[in-house]
Amino acid sequence: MMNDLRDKFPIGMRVLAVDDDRTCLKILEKLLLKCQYHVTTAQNAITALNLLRENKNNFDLVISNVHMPDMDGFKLLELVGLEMDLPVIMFSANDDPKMVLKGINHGACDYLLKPVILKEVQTIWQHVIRKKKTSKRSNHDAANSDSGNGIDSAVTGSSDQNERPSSSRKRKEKNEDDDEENEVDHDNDDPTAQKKARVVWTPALHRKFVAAVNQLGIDKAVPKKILDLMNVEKLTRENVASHLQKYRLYLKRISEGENQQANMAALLGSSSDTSYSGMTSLGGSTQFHNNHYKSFASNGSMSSIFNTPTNVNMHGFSSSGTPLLNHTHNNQLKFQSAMTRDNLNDVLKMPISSAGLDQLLHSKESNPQEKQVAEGYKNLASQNSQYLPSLENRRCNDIWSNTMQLPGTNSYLPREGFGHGSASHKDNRNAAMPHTDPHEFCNNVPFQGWDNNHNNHDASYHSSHVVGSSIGSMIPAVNAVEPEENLDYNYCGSLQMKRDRTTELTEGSSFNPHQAYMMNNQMKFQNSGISNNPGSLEDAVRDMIKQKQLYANLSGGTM
DNA sequence: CACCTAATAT
DNA sequence: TATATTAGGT
Repeated sequence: MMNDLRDKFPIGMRVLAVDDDRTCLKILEKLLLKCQYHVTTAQNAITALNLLRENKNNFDLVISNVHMPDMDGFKLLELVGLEMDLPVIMFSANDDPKMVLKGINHGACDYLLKPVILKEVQTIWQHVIRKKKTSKRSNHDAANSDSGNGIDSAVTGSSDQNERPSSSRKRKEKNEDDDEENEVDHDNDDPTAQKKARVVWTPALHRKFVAAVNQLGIDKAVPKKILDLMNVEKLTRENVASHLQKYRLYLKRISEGENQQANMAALLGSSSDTSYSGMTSLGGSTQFHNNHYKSFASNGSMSSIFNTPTNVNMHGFSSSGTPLLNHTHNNQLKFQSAMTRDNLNDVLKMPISSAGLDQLLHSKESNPQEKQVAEGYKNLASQNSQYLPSLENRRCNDIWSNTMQLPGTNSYLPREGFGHGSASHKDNRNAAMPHTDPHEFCNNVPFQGWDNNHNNHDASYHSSHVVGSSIGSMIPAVNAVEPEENLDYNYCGSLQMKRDRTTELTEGSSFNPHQAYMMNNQMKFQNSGISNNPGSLEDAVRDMIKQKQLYANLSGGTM
């Protein structure tokens, strides 16, 4: 049967249409059916995601509306891009070029405006072919095998950056024509004048980067290794170094200064923020008391304390036992040459990093209070697992991937195991830790987040960054990319791919860079203000989450 | 060398 | 602005 379908290709192409608007969905479905595609519809993104996750090979193409109550179409797009390598077409009445661009930057292969007409859907199958072509180079081993091409390269460049896969796929190679020749500039022009394309760190690329960093462990993440893990063609060590530099800066920023109160303040919105300006970077001072928590909790705004998992993985590692992770992918880089520009701005909102309390818990003896708080978060997290990234799943894949990866094993990784990465900081073994298992939260942090100066007043941001207190830094933060702030995260959590582990691979490293970073670097917070009692926080957060959930259900379900 | 950080250039 | 490049140090 598969063959039959294949033969008549466009016919029978399995399309998943997602739109919360029944009418639109109906119309779209009709058109799709007219084209003889095999259509499946979903009225909300979550349902769609679940359908997709159930069997990654059940669909050939996804058409998703952009604005949906439960999850933004871009988010869905992003998730789909990471978890399965399916072409996604955005579908919206909004013809704002920015939106279109955003779609493209998030990986959409097309953007259809409503109302759609038959002619448009008649040719969408081309995207399936195209995707296959780029992301696949031969091989088609049944199941997955998605090459996770989260990163489509798009070399937007003057004279096309080439893109011929011919010969080696070395990554660097650019330039080098120089022969010797005298020096002295004259650099310019030589026939093959290709300006050195600049790498555009798209969200997808950044994700990859972060995944690599996570796998290595922040302390072992050096340009060269990262580069190897990423395995993106044409990316150079320098590119990575530069990006890493920036990334570290970002981590530092959030882990040290700013975090704490700043975050709190942000979360609190108006309330007292004054306090935070004074905090000193390191532990010492910071104080933040429970009431803070309470207060902001009450206002319900901290949706993202636990960030969202979103990203997660890209393709499998050792597919065939090779130790090295990825290979595959068609990663090509996207270079900037002209048009791209502001898009990044909004797209790259966040660093995808993961944060785990585990580290804290496991690592040396951090001060008890911190642990307590951390635990509180953990508990909270587990209690509300539906909204949070499921801890178990995302556990350290990296670890497994590197070492051996046995699926089922997670139960407890040897603490040492952790060490694998960052946690190398000795210790752990003292067991001081409550041995909760090493779950962790994975979150995304704004990529572009790195700049955000604390001033994002922007609603969607607030929550980003870490949540307060010295340990705050360990709490993942998230934030949305979209302006309208949806509750995506929560969803992400719920959707979480549980079923197949392939999905979780990468990203979920067990330790998040942040902490690791800070731990390594300096911090050891001795801080104290935290008076324990994470409980209150917990409650507050729980409430908040409930609210969100409620809202989500309402809007999602009813509509 | 590979790396880091900071400064500076594009 | 984001990324690249360079400088100077480990």
